[in-house]
Amino acid sequence: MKKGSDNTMKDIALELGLSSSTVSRALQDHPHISQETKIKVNEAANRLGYSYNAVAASLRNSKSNTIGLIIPRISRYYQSTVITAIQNKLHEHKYNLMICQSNESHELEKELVNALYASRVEGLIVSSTLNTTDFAHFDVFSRSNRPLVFFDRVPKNYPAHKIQGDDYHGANMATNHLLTQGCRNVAFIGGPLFCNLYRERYEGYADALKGYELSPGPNRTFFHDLTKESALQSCEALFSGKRDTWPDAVFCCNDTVALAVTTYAKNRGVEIPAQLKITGYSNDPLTEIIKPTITSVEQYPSEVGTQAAGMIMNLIQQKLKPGKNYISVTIAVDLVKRDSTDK
Amino acid sequence: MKKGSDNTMKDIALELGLSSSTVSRALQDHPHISQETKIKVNEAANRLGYSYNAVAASLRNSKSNTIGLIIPRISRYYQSTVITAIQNKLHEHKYNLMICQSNESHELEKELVNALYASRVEGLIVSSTLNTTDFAHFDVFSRSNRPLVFFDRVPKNYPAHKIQGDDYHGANMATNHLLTQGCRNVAFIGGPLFCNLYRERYEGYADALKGYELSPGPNRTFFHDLTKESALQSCEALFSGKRDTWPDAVFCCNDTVALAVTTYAKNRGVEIPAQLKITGYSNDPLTEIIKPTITSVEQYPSEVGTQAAGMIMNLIQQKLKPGKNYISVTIAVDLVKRDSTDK
DNA sequence: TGCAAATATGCAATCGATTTCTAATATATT
DNA sequence: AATATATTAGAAATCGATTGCATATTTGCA
Repeated sequence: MKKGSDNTMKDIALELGLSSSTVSRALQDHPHISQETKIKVNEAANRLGYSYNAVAASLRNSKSNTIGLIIPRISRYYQSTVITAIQNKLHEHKYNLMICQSNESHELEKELVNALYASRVEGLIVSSTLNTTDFAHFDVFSRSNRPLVFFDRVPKNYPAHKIQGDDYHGANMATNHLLTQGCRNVAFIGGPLFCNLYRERYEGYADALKGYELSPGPNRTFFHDLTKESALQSCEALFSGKRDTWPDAVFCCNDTVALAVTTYAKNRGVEIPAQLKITGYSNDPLTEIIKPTITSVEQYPSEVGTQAAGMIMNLIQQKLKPGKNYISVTIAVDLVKRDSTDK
Repeated sequence: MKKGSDNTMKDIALELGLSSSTVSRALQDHPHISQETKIKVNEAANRLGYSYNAVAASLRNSKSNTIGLIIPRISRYYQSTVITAIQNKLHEHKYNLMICQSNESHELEKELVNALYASRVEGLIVSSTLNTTDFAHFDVFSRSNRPLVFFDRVPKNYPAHKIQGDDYHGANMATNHLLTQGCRNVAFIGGPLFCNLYRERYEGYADALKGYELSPGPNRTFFHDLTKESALQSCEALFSGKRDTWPDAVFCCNDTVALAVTTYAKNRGVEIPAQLKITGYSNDPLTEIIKPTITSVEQYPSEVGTQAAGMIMNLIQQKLKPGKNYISVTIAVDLVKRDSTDK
C-alpha cells in the first residue's frame, strides 16, 4: 500500500491483471462479470485491505448518500428522540446523517445550510431557529430540487414539506381538560407567537376558553423563551397580586416551564392540583418523576422522526412526486393526564 | 444553469473568459491573482448562484473535513451533552460531524466503522457498545493513521487515545461519603465488569469499603444493564429477606437506576435518607427534580466532548504528535451531595 | 459451416476542484 | 538597451469510482 493512502480498485486491477472497470463491476456484482472473476476480485480486495471510497463515488454519481439535519439543540428529550428515529430510519436506506446545531442562531443556521449544501447532502431536515422568520437561505435546496423537510418549528409561508405535531389540538385538549376540571382562570405560558408552534397552541388554548365563554384575561398570557428563569419571572407576575387574582391553572408550552411553575407553586405553598392545576407539553420523562406528576401532551417524537426521514427518502427515490405541491403531515398528539390536574 | 445540477468553477470561467485554475485561485484569495480578477470572479459566482462542491475538493485533497462519531445512543443526557460539545468544538475548526448510533449492537458498530471509513472521515470518536470486547474492527483507522479517540466506554487493551471520567475516584468519593454518613452495608449496582467504566467504579467502591475494613457482602453487588427494569429486580433481591438484612445504602452506576431504587424504596415505605441512602452517577438533571433529590457524580460531559474534539483536531493538524504513544486524558469528576444521602 | 446471440472484459471519458509547471506580460535594475 | 524579476494566467494531470461503447470470445442453432 502506498504510504498514508488506501488501495483503490486500480490496485486490485493491477494485482490481478484486470481493468478497473471489471473490478468495479465485480464488486457491484454486475451480471456481465463471471463468477470466477468476482471471486478473485473479492478475494484480492480482502487481501489488499481494500476500502471503498464513497467520496469518489459521490462525485461521479452526484449521490452522497447523506442527509443533513439542522436543529437548534440536540440535547433535549424531544429533539434527541426525533434524531434517534431519523438516524435509524435513514440507516435502513444506507444513508448517513450529518447533524448540525444552530444553537438558536439565525446566522449560524444560514452558514450551516450552505455548508451542508456544499457537502452535497441529498436532502435537508430542519427545525428552525426560534427567530428565523426569513427562510430565503433555504432556497439553495428548493432551487436545486433537493428535498427539504421541516419539522416541529416549521415556516408558515415558505414552500416546503412539513411534519408537525397537532399543536392546536394538543393545546385545545389540555385546556379543555383544565376547564372540565373546573378551572376558569387559566394562564398561558408559551413562546413567541410568530413561531408556528406557539401560535397554534395559543389558538387551541384561546378557542377552548371561548367554548366556555371565557377569554384570555389580562396578565394571563406570557410569550418568551421557555426556560426555567423566564418561567419564574412569569410566576412572579401571576402570583404578585392578592390571592383572589391568582390563576387556578397554567397551561405551559413545554415541560421545563411546567416543572418551574410546579416548583414555584410548591415553594409558595400553593397546593397542586387543589388550588392550581398545571399542564406541560412534550411528555418529557421528567413529568413522571416529579411529585405531583405532571399532565402533559405526548408528541410522539419517534413518529415525527420516522415520518421526516421516510418522507425525505420517498422524495429522493421519487416514490413521492409532489410536483409543485407541498406535503404537510400532522402527527396526532395525546393528552397524558397525571396528578397535576387531578387526572 | 444546467437542469438539476449546479454551476461549477468551469461555468464561471466560461462566463468570464478565464480558466478554471484562475477561478479556483481567485475564490481562494490566492496572491497570484489580481484584485480586479478576484472581484469579477466573486461577482460572477454570486450572479450564477455558484456553490462550492466540497465532495470534489474532498476527493482531490484527500480531506473531507468531517469527523465520525459512533455512540450507543444519543438520547440520554450525558451522551447528548457530549455530542453538543463535540459539535460546537468541531464547528470552530470548520469540521462537520457524522453521527451514528450503534444501538448497543456490536455488529452494527462494525458496519458503521466501515461506512464512516468509506466516507473518508478524517478521524473517529467512539463510545463503544457495552458488549464490544474485540476492537479489531477499528484497525482500519489505526492502520491508515487516522486519529481514533475513545471516550466514556473505552477499551482496556486496544491501542488508542482515550478520554475518560475518573470513574475510580467518582465511585470512591461517593462510597466514602456513604460510609462517612454512617452506612456500613452499602450495595452496588453497576454494569458488567468487563466494561472499563463499571470495573473502575466497582474498584473505587470496593476500595472505599476496604478503608473501613469492610468488603462487598454476599448478595450486595449486581452487574447488569442499567435500566429501570433490571434495577427493580435487584431491589427485589436486596429487600427480599428480613428487615435486618436490608442494605443501608446503594451506590448506583447511573441515575436511571438511582431513580428506580428511590422509587422502589419509597413505595416499600423505606425512608430516604434515614433508613436508606442512595447515590447515582452522571448528575442527570432528574436528580434535582425528584424528592428526595439524589446525590450524584458530576462527569462534566461538556468537558469530555470538548476534549475529545480538541484532541482529534490536534491530532489531525499534527499539533499533537504522539508517535507510537497513546494519550489518555482523565476528566475530573465531582460528588454533588443532595438529600438522598442527608448531604 | 456460417451467422446470430450471449458472455466477458477493456478503453476512455466523466464528476469538479486543485496544483504543478509553464508562459506571457509588465516593471525594475544596471 | 538588455537582462532580471515580479505579476498574472493557463494547460493539463490528479483524486477514485463509474459506465457507455467497443471489442473479443464462446455458445447456439439452422
